[in-house]
Amino acid sequence: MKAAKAASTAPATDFDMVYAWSPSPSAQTLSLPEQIAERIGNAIIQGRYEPGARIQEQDVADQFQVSRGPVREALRILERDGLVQIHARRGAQVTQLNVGEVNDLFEVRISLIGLAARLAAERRDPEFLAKMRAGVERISEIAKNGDADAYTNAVYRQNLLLAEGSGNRFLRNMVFSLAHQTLRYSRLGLSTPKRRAQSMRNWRLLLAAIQGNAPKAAQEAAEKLVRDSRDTAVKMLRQEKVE
Amino acid sequence: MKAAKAASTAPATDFDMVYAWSPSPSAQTLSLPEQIAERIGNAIIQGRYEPGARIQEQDVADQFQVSRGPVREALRILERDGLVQIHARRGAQVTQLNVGEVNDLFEVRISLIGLAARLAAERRDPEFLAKMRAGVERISEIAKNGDADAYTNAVYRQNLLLAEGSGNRFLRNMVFSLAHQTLRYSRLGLSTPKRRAQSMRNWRLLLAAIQGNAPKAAQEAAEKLVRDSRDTAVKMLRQEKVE
DNA sequence: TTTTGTAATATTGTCGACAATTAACAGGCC
DNA sequence: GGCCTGTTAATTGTCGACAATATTACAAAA
Repeated sequence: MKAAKAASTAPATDFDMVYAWSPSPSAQTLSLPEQIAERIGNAIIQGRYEPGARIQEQDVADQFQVSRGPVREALRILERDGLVQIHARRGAQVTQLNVGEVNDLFEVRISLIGLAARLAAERRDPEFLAKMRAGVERISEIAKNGDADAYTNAVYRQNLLLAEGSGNRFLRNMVFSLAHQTLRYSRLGLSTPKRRAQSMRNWRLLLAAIQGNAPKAAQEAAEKLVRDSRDTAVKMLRQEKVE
Repeated sequence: MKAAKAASTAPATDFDMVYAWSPSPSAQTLSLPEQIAERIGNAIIQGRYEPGARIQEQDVADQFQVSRGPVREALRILERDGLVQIHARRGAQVTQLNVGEVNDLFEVRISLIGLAARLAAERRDPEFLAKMRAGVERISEIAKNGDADAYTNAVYRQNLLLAEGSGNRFLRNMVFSLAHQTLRYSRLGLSTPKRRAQSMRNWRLLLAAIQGNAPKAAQEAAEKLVRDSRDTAVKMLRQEKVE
């Protein structure tokens, strides 16, 4: 990535970095493979790559004007985050999940977001509480006026915030990874205003539980939140026969 | 890994592969980087590498008689599993955790093993039930006659079995990864016969819950199992001032 | 003795080339 | 016509060399 311009094959719009990312401690200088992984990863979770699409090393290398070495490592990083699958001697492709797998992914996410909520409710870090309140405000606002994309985005970020608030680095990384992998499908589950209103109420409940110093209630609220999301997403996938 | 001999720097004993491994579906042909990662990973979780020890690419390359390319990828794989940490331009080192991080790791493990137990209890796959019974038998036997190492090993494998029994691929991989990362410390928590007896009783309880078709009870039993393990391990670490 | 600056060394990062493997395709055979 | 098989093209896998960077050793000064 010698020149910051790059972007030739990928869609022209360079609105990368919309999404937070990776186990990166914060804003430190990322290595070349990490930068590449970040760009491609963002493209994937934003849906600019189709599920199942092959990613060829040389293509990416040309695109970023580097050799295949760093690209190879970038693909390994993306594999770690579940965004691509690498088959030996067959290259990498954007992860493609069937309904059952999406369900499984959400199942784990439900459990871990519950844990994160409980831990966050136990810690009650002032800074976190403030961000949480602001986030729920934003979510409510968008639920009334915004569109599905904006809402999904806001909820996504609130999930990351909650994971941060747990104060558990490992949990944080796992929730981040799961959020990335399921973003595509969460979006599907928030496409109707009705669902967004329901989701918004859940977030308010969760916030109340955290503020009310009720870790157990917070856990349950967070679990319900994701469970509702899953139920809708899976139902829609089944109807669409996206098996 | 042209020659199966290798092993020069690493301790002579080549009792690798004692531990199950990786998201590998089963016994399929592993790629070269995967093979290397597996060998080094086994060495790490068996404690043949000290925490914090640096792993130099050229050393490993010489050891396996390959170039640094595959080694680099192997290290990325190990990073994914949390066994090594890679710092840009500073190379890889065996992950070293302080007490707080060990606690955090177990916290997540408690939650996920609980989920695995619940799912396994809901599925009740006949083959899984049989293996589970056999495993608990084995554990009981070793609790009476065996030593700490044998017991730790048996319990470790039972954890993997439980993860498999959940039928959830993503959960399985996460539990595997967590089991690898915490094996070192679990061993610490099972060093007294008293603790092993307690652990054994927990496993019996879990088995009973699964057989008794009580998912909720299974979840709680599994959580208690790992929680007890964590409590002892963390307590011992604190005493040792391994901060 | 401790600290600090500089040089030497060791190690990681990246590259381009070649080897090995897989996938695509054309031609022959049943 | 469909299926097998050998050839060709495309793609991944591995390697050794060089560049960039970090670590260490050492010496000089405080």
